[in-house]
Amino acid sequence: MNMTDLARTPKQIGSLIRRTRKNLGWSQTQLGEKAGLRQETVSLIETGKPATKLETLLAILAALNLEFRIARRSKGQASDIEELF
Amino acid sequence: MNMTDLARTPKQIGSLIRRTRKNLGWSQTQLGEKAGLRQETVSLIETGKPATKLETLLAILAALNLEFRIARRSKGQASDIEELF
DNA sequence: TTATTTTATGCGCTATATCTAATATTGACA
DNA sequence: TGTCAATATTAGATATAGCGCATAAAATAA
Repeated sequence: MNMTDLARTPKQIGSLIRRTRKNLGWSQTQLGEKAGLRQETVSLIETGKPATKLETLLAILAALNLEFRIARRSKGQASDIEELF
Repeated sequence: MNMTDLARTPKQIGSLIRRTRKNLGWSQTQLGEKAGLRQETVSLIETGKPATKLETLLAILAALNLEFRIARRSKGQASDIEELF
C-alpha cells in the first residue's frame, strides 16, 4: 500500500482491508480472531458494507496494524500540502 | 489541521470533526443539514461515540470536505515512510 | 475430478444507531 | 445579569449490525 491510502467509500475501505489481509497471508477467520469478530463479519466489511460500526472497523484496522487518518478532500495527492482552513 | 491528522480512536475522530466544523463557523445543526443528519447525531459523534455507523461518519466527513486515509500504524509521523508489506 | 480450505449467505436473536420530537443544559454576548 | 443560540440529553419507534449456528458457493490444492 501507499504511504497513506485514500479510502473514500466503504468499498474502497473494504478492498484495502482485503488487500492488506492477503498480503499478510491471513484468512478472514484468522483476521476475525485477532479482531474479535466473526469470519462472516470480516467478509461483509471487505465487501464494502456501508453501515459497519466504527468500532468494528477500528478493530480490524488495529489487527492489521493500520490506522485512520483524516485529511482534507483532494482530487490528487498534491493538495494534501495546502492549508485551506 | 495537519496534512493528515491521526485519528486512532472515536474520541480523536470526534474532536477533529468538531475542530473542523468550528473552523468553518458551522453549528452542529448546519453540519447536520449538509450531511443529512440531525443535530443530536452530530453531537454524539463529536463526543466520540464508538458505535457510529461508517456511512454516518463518511457523510459528516464529506460535508466537511474531509476524507479518510488508512495508513500503517506508527508511533510518529516518521514510519509513514517505511514500506513494511 | 475430488477433497479441502476459504468466502459468502441464510435465519433468529439481542443490542443499539439514528430517527422524530421535546427539553434540559451550556455557552456566548449584550 | 438576562436573553438567545448552541449543544447535550431524554423517550419512544424503526432499522439494522453483529452474534451463534448452519450451509452454500467459490477458490485452491491434490
